[in-house]
Amino acid sequence: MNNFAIRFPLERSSIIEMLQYYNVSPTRQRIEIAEFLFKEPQHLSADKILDGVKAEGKRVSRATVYNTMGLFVEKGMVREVLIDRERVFYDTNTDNHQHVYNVDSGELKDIYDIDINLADNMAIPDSCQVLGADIVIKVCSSPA
Amino acid sequence: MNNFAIRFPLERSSIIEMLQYYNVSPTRQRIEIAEFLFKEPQHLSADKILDGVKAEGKRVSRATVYNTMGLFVEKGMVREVLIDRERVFYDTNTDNHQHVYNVDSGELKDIYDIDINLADNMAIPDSCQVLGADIVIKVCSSPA
DNA sequence: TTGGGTGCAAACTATTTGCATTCGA
DNA sequence: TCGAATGCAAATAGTTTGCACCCAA
Repeated sequence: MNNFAIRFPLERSSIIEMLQYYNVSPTRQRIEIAEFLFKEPQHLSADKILDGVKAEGKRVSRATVYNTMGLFVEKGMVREVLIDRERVFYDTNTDNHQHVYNVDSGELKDIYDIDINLADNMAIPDSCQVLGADIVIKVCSSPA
Repeated sequence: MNNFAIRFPLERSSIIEMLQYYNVSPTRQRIEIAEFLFKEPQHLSADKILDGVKAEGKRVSRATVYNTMGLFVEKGMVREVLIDRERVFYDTNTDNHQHVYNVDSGELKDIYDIDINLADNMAIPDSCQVLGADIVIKVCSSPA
């Protein structure tokens, strides 16, 4: 899947390599946005990205954040995670993993080693290619 | 989970029973919306519901569709399925099942007998209760 | 110089809200 | 009757678009 190995935090030189790897021309704003994103594995909304980049004293517009994130998703640099209607996150971790969402705290955690077993494999005909599976396990804070 | 047994299509008398079962007072609009929804197992957007109910010659406002669907979701009568940012569906099938989404055709299919195996069960502490798991397998039409 | 990238503001889409009106137990 | 539900229109949130400007190859 993702074959550009990331070791967080990514510094500027690696960011530029990464952009080149994904065929994204490394403009100032794209580099600055990517620098902010790839400091650590994280789940961010477009708004948080805009705020974060600006908080670092960088100048970038809302439109550019949306354009850039759209581009990064398309190129496979980040993954889009849908939790509910008004909670769309960009996930800087593109490894094969899934998510646990705590509806009480709003916290989103990664989960690995999840294994799906399809008894009903009629559902996916041979004429189709599986692009991926998105799994969100919703939990609440009160014990079972 | 869902313990009101549905046999599609539901006629008016069963609709009213169902609403009562879920503690939803059966107003004219709610009955009409539910009648439209529970004709068959289906995945509908708010807009399609509004159009559909109106197409049957019933008078209902957009706000009421949103209010009603919000209520139906809260009460567990229907399930919300998120596919992408602008594709939110209401699913009249509340049985335990998951979805296959064809990105080329836009088609959404139910899938049963899916089995998740969590090797990494650290991810869900005992202090949490699992509310459910949403799985969307994305496929495209071109063969693998 | 020239085309891609950016910024701003306006447009747009889906959804929510405020409030007056109407419905229904 | 009287609170709950509804309808309309305006408001809002998140995102996209049109277009002029800018910058780097």
